[in-house]
Amino acid sequence: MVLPMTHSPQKPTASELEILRVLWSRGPSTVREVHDALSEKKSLGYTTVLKLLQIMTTKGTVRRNETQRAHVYEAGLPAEQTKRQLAGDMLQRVFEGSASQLMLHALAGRKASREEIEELRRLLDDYERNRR
Amino acid sequence: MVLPMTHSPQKPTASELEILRVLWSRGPSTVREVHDALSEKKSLGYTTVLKLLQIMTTKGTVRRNETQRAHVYEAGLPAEQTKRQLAGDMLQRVFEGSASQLMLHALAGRKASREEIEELRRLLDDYERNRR
DNA sequence: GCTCGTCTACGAAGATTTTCGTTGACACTA
DNA sequence: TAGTGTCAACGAAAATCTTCGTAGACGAGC
Repeated sequence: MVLPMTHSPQKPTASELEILRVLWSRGPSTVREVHDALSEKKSLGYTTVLKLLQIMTTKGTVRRNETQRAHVYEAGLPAEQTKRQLAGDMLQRVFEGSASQLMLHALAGRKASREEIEELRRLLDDYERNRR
Repeated sequence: MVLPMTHSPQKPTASELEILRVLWSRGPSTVREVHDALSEKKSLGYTTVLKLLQIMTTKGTVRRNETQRAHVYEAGLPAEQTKRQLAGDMLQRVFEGSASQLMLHALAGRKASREEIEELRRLLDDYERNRR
């Protein structure tokens, strides 16, 4: 049996991630909409965003709907999956798989609120409950 | 090339990180030693490692001691600091500063041992104790 | 002194990323 | 229908990253 050549989900670059974040929060969007959203934070040419989205389309990072004159783009993978991949990648590459090391450094030099600590505890409880 | 005015710690690239990890674990090392260590995992030319270390020297990522014929390199910043920077960067760029989101995704699709969960709990306790 | 192995320096090729200008298609409207 | 503004496609420049070949310096041993 020949398995389909799975496009192992490729890690988005820094710019691609910024675009993905817009698509994740806005949902399917035109170049214009993505560009306007990004422009609130930084100056960036319209065609730059267009080109990025075209490249991401060839990579399969985003999908394009061409039925309208202004093409509509959406993320190719659910946000959860890409985020998991990014976090897992760093976990391995920087922290040799140690989640506690990752967390230790993520929290260092930063004040997390009591609420956030509680949230983390709750997360651990859930995780442990579903683990077996 | 335009040098940044501030000496803000620059994020190491993927290859640079691999080298840093060797230097962190071995301590100050020659090109030969770094190359040998990396060769256990992947094939990589000697001069490639040399070049990387030279570039990292100009960036200030590593320091070089030239008193011996075989120069000795060491990481410019303590491992803790660079790791914190990397984790903090991802925390912001991907998870909008939410540590629980980061942890959720880091743990997803991966089995953490009971010991690791305990370690994480201990970490939270410590963090909270020192917080106020 | 000459040769051999190891080392650094230099440069450069190729890949990838980031950025935009230009061009021609398209559609709305005066 | 001519003018105006928006859009995708294309190409390309600049920056950065990754990789390595070649040349020359250096020191140990013959």
